[in-house]
Amino acid sequence: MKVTIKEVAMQANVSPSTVSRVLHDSPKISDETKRRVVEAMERLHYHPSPVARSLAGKTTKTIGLVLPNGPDDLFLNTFFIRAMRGISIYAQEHGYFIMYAFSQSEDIEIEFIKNYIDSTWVDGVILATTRQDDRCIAYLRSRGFPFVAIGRPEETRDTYWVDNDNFQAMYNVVNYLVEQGYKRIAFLGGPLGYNVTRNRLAGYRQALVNRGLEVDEHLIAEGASFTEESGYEAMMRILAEATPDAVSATDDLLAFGGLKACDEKGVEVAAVGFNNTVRGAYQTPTLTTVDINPDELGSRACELLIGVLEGEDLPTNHFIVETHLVERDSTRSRAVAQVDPRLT
Amino acid sequence: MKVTIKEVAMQANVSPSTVSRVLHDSPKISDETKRRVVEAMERLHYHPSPVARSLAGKTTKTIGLVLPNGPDDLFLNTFFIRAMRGISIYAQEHGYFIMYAFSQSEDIEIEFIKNYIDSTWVDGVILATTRQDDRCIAYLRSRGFPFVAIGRPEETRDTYWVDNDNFQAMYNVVNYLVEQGYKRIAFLGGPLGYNVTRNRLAGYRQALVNRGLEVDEHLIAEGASFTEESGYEAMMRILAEATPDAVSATDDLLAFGGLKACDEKGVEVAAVGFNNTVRGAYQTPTLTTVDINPDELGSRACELLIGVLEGEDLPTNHFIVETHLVERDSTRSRAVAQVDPRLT
DNA sequence: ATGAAAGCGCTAACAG
DNA sequence: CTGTTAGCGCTTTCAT
Repeated sequence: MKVTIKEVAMQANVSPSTVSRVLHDSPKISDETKRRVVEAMERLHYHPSPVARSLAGKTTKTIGLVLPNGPDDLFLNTFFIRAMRGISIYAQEHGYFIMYAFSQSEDIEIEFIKNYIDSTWVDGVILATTRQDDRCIAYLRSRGFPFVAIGRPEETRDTYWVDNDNFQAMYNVVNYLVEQGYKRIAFLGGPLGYNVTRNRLAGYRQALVNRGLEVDEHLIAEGASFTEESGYEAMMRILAEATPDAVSATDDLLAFGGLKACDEKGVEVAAVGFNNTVRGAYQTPTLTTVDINPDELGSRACELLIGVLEGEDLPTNHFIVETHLVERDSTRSRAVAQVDPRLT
Repeated sequence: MKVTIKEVAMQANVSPSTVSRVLHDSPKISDETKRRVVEAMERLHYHPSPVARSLAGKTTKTIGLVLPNGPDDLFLNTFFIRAMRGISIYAQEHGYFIMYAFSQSEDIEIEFIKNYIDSTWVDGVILATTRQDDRCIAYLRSRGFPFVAIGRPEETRDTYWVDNDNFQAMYNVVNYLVEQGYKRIAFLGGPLGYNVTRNRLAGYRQALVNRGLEVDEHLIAEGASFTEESGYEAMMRILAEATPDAVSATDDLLAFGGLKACDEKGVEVAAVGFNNTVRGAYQTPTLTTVDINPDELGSRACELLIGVLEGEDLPTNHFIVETHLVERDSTRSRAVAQVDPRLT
């Protein structure tokens, strides 16, 4: 049924190893022979078996993708599917296959990884997210297995990762707001325990300073988590002491909560979020947001991993992916911040 | 490095074939021997190599998932990621791996499938969507390769597939609307060329009849595609001849367009869509919709395929997955159908 | 109930 | 430049 390397060899009147050499276009093969072999391969519709190749060659050319499995709202944003697409496209172009697995918990994730590694199915692993104190990363490190993380790990030494430049992204947001004429810009962050929050806060401060604006600590608040409720609470704390005319939030959800708080207090503010959630596009007003470019985060992660696997001399252990601002109504013409009544 | 079947065999003082038998727990193995072998496997942390097993055994225990790659709005709804999760979970539980690939066009999809098959990487394929006149299906059929389609294929003979009961889903929608007190219910469908549209229309008619309501053909319109614009146009045609008090659309997008048309004409209507898009949850008013249960569609597809691969005697060549109605404001208290100004 | 041996399809020294 | 020879780790007759 399946046509093998042997048959090609016979047809071309050479040995299997010669065919193998043609397959990898080894330099030392006469053009004439190569021609004959290629022709035979085509005539027979020959396709090398990756399975056999893997067994003999010690490398499977496939990558394992580990996905978290949170509550459904994890899927409200299109981050994962876009990242998966980015990974897939890059992998295809470079002859790699992708296996994926959703997990239920961090423990199970580690099981998958163990399984991936022990079964020798995959050459390397991509982690779709990075947690605080990430045990998957710790495990992969301990096994010395090639991997790359989407998101900046706490310890970046000897680790490959991709992420956005969070400092710069927030810097740009604040800059943009200042240009729109806003002067009292609040910062609504997630927990400061996260690098991402701290980096964005730093970007916020720097932008104000560079613009010659004062940094008012009363305009800065930390949310307990990346939720709408946290955004609401944090904004309420700000409003108790100050009156912003704009708010830069580190997540769309925080922005929604913040807008709600402002609405209740009758304070008009412009708002910018992060992550380009679908909801932000249909909320009233539509929310200006920072798109973190998940496709490229995915393809870069893949690029890095494949580079490692192919033993290339990588100039870097990480990639910084550009973000871009999606301008919408929440920062235009100082629209009144109306929130959906449903949320009240 | 990697511990193989041989070492286990030595440790247990048996031959490799015996170890292999224990692995598949063959009946004719003495308990004593089995015990020794299992013990040795554990002591050595033995993990069989799926690659070697595949080469020897002719089966890879992996499934190829083919995903379309439309414009970004394809990802507005969470259908694919949810289906992928369903597939992944089921596959894991049954010892299968999943490979996936996004394609750019139908041509390329076929290339992937060819690649999957010829390379003998996968035992079977799942198609994440079904098109009219689907060439992937035609190709897979022609090759006689095991596959299952998510969505009902035009020709169901000798084909495995999973889908919702579209007749029943729409039947239930209309029933629900009647119970809410609506009497002049419009049907806003996608192209009638699709089975899904025809089936839903049939469910619509039947429900009206069973409720003793008249079917007014003026209340039925076919959209040119599954877009907001089509919904708008189709609704305008209806409004030219009739005045509905509710609209049942075969997709959230059609519903959005229909609501916009009604709004312009000053006609108040209740509305129900399909597919539970994220946008529907935040639109004003929030949209009642039918959730088609993508997770189960995925896991059932996987179940069917694995059944086929394992040579089970399947009682059926398809599964019908239940839908459920997500009640929201658009069908409550006859709320005024306000559309986002952004859409005008 | 268990072992020996052949082979799955390909790669990789090692010869020439 | 090209052929020969061993495997890679496992399954699977065929014996015993």
